[in-house]
Amino acid sequence: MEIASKYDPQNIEEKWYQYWIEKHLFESSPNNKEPFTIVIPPPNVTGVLHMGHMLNNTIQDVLVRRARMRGYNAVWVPGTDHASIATEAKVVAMLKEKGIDKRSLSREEFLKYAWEWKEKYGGIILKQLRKLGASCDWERTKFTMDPEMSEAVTKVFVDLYNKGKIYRGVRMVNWDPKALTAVSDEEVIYHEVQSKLYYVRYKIEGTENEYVTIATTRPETILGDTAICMHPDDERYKHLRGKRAIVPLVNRSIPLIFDEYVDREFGTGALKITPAHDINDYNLGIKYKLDTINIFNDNGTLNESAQFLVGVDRFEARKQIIPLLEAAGNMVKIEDYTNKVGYSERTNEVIEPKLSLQWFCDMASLAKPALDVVMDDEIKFYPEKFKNTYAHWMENVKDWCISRQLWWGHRIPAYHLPNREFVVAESKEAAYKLATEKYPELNLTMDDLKQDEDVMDTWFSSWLWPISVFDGIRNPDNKEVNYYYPAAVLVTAPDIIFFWVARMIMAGLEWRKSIPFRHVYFTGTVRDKQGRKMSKQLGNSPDPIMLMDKYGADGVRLGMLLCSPAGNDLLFDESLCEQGRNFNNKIWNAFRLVKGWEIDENGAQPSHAATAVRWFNARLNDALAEINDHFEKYRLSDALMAIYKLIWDDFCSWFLELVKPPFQKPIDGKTYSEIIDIFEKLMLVLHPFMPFITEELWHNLRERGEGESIMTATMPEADSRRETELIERFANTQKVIENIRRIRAEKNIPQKNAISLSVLKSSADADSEMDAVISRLCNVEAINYVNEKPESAVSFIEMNTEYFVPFVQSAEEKEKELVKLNADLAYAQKFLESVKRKLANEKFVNGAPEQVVAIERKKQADAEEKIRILNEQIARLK
RNA sequence: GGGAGCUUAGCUCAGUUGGUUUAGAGCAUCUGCCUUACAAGCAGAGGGUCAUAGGUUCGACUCCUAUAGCUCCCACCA
Repeated sequence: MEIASKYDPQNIEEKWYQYWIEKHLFESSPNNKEPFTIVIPPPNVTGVLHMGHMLNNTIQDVLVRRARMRGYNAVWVPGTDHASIATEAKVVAMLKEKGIDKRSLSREEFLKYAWEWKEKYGGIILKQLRKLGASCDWERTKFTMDPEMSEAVTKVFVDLYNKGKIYRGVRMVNWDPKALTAVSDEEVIYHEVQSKLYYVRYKIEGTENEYVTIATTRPETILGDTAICMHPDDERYKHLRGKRAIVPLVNRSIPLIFDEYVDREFGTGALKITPAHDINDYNLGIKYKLDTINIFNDNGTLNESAQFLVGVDRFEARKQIIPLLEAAGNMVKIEDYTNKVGYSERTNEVIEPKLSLQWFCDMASLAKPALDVVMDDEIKFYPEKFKNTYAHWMENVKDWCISRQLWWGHRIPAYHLPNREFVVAESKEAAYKLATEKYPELNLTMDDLKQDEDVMDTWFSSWLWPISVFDGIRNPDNKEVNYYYPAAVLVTAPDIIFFWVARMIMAGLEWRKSIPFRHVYFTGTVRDKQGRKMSKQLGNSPDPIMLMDKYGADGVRLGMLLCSPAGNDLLFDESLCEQGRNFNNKIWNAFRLVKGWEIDENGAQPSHAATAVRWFNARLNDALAEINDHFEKYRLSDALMAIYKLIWDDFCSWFLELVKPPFQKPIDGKTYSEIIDIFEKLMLVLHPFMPFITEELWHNLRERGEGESIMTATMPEADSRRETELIERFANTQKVIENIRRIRAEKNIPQKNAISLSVLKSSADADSEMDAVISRLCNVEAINYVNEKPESAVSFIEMNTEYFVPFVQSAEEKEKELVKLNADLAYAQKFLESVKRKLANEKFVNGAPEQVVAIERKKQADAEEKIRILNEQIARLK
């Protein structure tokens, strides 16, 4: 059989994914096994796969595949999120390109376009996940705006409203003038920006030439000023009490007020108050019953109330008002200034504080139990440090603005009545019933009920995800939700800990009276090599699909996981995928080697091969325990590295080299079948990380039945019995072999030239088992146990035993060797001194545990022995 | 302004309750090899005053304090 020397992932990966789908291997339904549930953090329905998804979903796939192989009934529920703002923005942009203005459309018309768009582009990301190898149960794919999912959202809204936890009111909210909607506090991102601080003077009413000067970063809002505020104890302004000032340009008379809120140190100590456009000013406005003048339109342009610059955008107005103020003699000076400005997470537009009528969800009562379950470790966070972040937010949680002035999303189930009242119900019919009962005097018809125009924040559906994907809101006692809920683990990014994680916990406790998942694994942020976040603007994000085409999905998965310690950011570099691809190739070639052998069923097993098998199985057992430990702590990259080294070093470099039959000779049947067993186990252990190549080789190692898959094979588990002694003996042998190889390299003794090895040691202490290993790997024809040091030989020390390789050294070589030996001697002596010092210290000998002292004494004896041998070696060379 | 975390080899990171650690791994680097599984490879080698300064201790990469630098989160100083 001719097998290519380079592994080609393309066809193999496609073939097996197809196979898994056809054989329904990803699918799960409740049975008597223990469930292991993961629900995907639903990506935006119109999104495309980026590196963050790659990391996140690779991790989920590793966890779910491993659980499946360990006998759990594992399910990974996929789906997408309707992503209200983002999707609506995309649809608006798409319409604009077609020359259609959203405002010219009715709600129904717009939604028709939006759904068309969703059908066309939605779910691309789910297809991309298949390329990655994601073992999602696609039959369960959910979308947050599926009819059943939407019903659940409505139900929950009504429930909360009836419990008094949802209310409607006029509040200062974060307004996105681009998306034309309110957004929640969590959706505002603050950036530091270079701006200006403008000092503007306002004339004191009734004086000729008396002014008060304020400092502001937003001079355009002067047009909406309704007061000026100073600190009550500020000596500079005491004389102004009870007076009024004139707003520049608009010549409005406004009161001077005094409040401790003002920082006397900042600017001039006088603050202009614009209650309609600043949250602090708004609060002062309430306190002092000030007028509120809204000077902005919803899109951020100035309106009639501003009187000046009407129709001009707020930033343009900021520029244009300067000459006006200068001309009026009110501009005092302009300074450079750095301040923080809030931007909308979705549109990157500067947020405008705006007073508006919105729906809010009262969070305090939901937060308390959700805080407790995390603090008590009923839900465990990995890494744990996020508990702090979580606690801080939960303890200071504010009410959640849940209404959005958008069309794409779940419409608020409130129905307004002609009498300006409203009712909240799950359907228009139910609302009608409720309304007629409540207001029989109105003689309502269905047409009198007008549903609220707003939709809900996207997260108001996402927070139900772990429940609603199993229909647990509408049918709280159904078989599925009872079986799969709660999820075993949630894998997500820390930046949505408040948006999503916290709220899912609240929702789980509120509607199912239990936690939604037991563990939360927070991944890091994927950054580029310079540590910058990957972003479209920077263009530093590689396209995952191209990476997978180039290196194979297995290769990219490995590349991602090699650099992803839990919770730490990972600096991604394409070379890591190369490492992954190389690993594929290494495994592939190991397989080629094994498959290339001729088998002699009756051949006797050589002793070195028997040793190799015994040793490798012991090593594998150790590794399994280590891997298990890493998994329990969610240290996936450590687990992967353990497997990587097990395969590359222990299996390929040591084991296979040792069992390899002589050139063109057959291998004995016993060893061969043991090798296949081991190879198979390695594929099983690696499978969660590299699903494709492991499936391919698993099928090639043995005949498999129809429909069989490594996916459903049983993961090898560690045996509690450890063969420490064998592993140690082998490790010492490895060191001896490395020494011989070093000497061969240094002295240019080719591998094909057989050598003999002398050991200064009684033959009674010989380890013939390991001697066979040395002979095999180093081409040693004879190992002699001697009492006398041989002449003309190069020596080395291992475990305080001296070994000799016959070799006539030149004077120059001897000189070099001497230098090295002297360096070793100096090191050993220094080491001995430090150990002796320690042992001479009475406090140490008395204070330290007996065991520790014993170790030190052993160190001393070993060091002394080593020095003795080194001295002998040096004497001999001289 | 408040809080959390980080700082160990050129890079990315391990280092579990202080004591088999004058510190490990992977990658990268250097040297020698196209040795018929693999040059996407093999064999070998070099490389670190564990951020800095103190302290606790018989003993500190590990505990404490301060300092510096970095990262993240939170917060209404115009």
